[in-house]
Amino acid sequence: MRNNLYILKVAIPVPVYRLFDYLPPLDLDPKTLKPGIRLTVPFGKGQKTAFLIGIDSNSEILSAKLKRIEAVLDERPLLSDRDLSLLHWAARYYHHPLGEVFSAAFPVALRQGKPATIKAEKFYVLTEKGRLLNPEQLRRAPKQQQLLYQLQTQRDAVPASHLNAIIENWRPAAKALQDKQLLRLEGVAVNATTHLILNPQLHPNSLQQEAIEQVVSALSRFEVFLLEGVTGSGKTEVYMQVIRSVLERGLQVLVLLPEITLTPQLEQRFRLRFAVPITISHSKLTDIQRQQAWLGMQRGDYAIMLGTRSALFTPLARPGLIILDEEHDASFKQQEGFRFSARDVAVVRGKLLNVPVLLGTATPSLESVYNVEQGRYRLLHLTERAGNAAPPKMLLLDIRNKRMQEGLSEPLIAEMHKTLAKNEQVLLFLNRRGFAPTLICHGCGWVARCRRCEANMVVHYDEALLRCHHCGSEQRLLPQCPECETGQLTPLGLGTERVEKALAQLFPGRSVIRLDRDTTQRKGVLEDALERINRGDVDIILGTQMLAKGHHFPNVTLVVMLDVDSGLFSIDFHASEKLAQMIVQVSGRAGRAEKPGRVILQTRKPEHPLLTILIKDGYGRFARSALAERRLAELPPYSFQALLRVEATDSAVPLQFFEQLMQAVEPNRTVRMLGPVPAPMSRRAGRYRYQLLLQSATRPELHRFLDKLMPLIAGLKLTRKVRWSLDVDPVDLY
DNA sequence: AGCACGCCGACT
DNA sequence: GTCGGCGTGCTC
Repeated sequence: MRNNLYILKVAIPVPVYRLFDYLPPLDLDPKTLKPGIRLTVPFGKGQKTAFLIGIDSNSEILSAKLKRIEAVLDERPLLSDRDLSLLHWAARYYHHPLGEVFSAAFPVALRQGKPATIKAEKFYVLTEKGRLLNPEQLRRAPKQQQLLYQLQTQRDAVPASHLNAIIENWRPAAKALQDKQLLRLEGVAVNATTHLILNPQLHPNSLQQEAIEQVVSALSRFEVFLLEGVTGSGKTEVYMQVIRSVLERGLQVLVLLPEITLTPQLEQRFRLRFAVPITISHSKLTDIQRQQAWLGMQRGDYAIMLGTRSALFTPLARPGLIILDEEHDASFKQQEGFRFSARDVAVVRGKLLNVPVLLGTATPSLESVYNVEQGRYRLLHLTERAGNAAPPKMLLLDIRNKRMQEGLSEPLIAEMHKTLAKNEQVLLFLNRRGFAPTLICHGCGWVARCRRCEANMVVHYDEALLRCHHCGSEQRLLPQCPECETGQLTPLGLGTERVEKALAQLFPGRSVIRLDRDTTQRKGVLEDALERINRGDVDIILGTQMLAKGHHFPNVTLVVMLDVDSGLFSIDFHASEKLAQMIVQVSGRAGRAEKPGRVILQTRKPEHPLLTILIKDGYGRFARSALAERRLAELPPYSFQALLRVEATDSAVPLQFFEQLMQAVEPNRTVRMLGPVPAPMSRRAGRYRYQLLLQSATRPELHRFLDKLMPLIAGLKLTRKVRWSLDVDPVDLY
């Protein structure tokens, strides 16, 4: 130990809960090194990209062991002090190593130590000649005509990324226009503030107006708004008009969406509305594209970013607003590694940045409803559907003792015929892909099981194989039973593939399209399908939960949920909330136009309170009654949970691990320990899984307990032999 | 997480 | 006699 030294405290992306000490580089004044900058450090055998956390005058480490920083990668930190404290908070809250939390905040390219430089984007601008040319004169070159027309609507130079988003394969046309001296390249960014609005805003109804005004009046401070509005109530228009006010103040907007498939639609709408630089960030982009988007926001080149969960930490040069759309969606919770909730972290980030956070959804999470009740969030309720569209009518169809054909009851089939006869579309929802979830031998009762999981193999007839939906392992579909070798193998239960085949029989001459993970694997398939549906080339749409998100089907007037019951009896207390959200979200796909929509739910439990409350009184009442149940059962949000998951290939090891841990743990009256118990799926991909649920009446008590628990876990020998994870505020208890 | 060190079994 | 199995410990 020595004093009067500069010791750099550094976070490294390794699963270790402490910082590492290094000596500063010789050629730089250590005082100029600011927390948050990236460094290259020697670590073990190799080197790693690390993050400077602070500078201290002493070290616990013997000075002989201290190594020197290899390189300083950033002159100044890429994250603001507030964002740095957000990362510190998140590491503490989720009990995750700081280096890995930092790593998650940066795009891959910067994590790898690439320089934080921006490629100048190419901008296109019309020449004098180009601006004056009548697009009609290019009638024989439609692409060029379209490009010219688009550029004429813009007053400034337009970046290539904008053209990428609005015109397919525009580059040859741009080349042609350049050759004709109608267009030239420019290296300068547009001036984002000269004009903002390209296309006129819609006229908001009074509720939208009220919502817009409330958020706009809070634009210079932190407040959380829950914008609750059914499909078609015009949430997006509220977003856009609020965004306009943010842009007018010269500030930036971060918009988070649950899924990649939803970004192109919204991006299009934003680009048609706003004449400002917009960028996107999601996992389908290349590392370089994401780095450019991230740095572009950091420098303030872009005014709006649309992105998925991982975009949450994108630095903002001029933070103005955070929007999180479909806030109830479970994909905002990261399910591995650093298991953060983008919704909850967004709220904390808004608080630190002193900007409002706007959460939008038709089906608020119970946590958000609770936060409204507690006065923490302000509710903005859009109850009217814009354009006077009638809300869909929901109907429970009791299928007990009804004749069924492959999951379709006779009354349902009759309703479908009626709808189709009117030249309207039917949407069938079944959240199970494959042909059948079980294959059983009619002779001896043998069932096809996964060798590596505690689960049955799912029959996929199209590909003639059995597949495990939990680990992905596959087997050829056998002609006869491997056990008795005589029995006939019978598929049991219902999947989308089976229903698709039944529909072909029941509705000959009608075109059926199936949309699930199996049919939409290839790129562009989903987009093509959606286009065919909206053109009216499809009569019956059948699919899994990918149908529940975002897409509008204006000509669908009948929505059917084939099997509602499988969601009614789950051991996970979140299941009823998720089912209710699913029902409402799927219902929202119908009746968008003037034609009223209907929703039929097939059930054998028509008296189940979840269904009756939801259908009779709507989602709001359901949410309140579900919250009342949570309160009685002392479940979140009335208590606080963390889930410790442990898995190992050796079946005895997880329990031994827990045994040792429980011996080391000091008993604590304020934190209940439920378990350890086998996980609901007790074996997965060859690993035996156990879990311990921790629950407390207050968050500080839970966190104090976890603070003590983590070093105990790190200290156990058996920790090396297991895979373990801690999930704070788990949403999926599997 | 990687990676090296180290102490016991089946091979040229 | 060695190659390599993975149990254990460390990384500043």
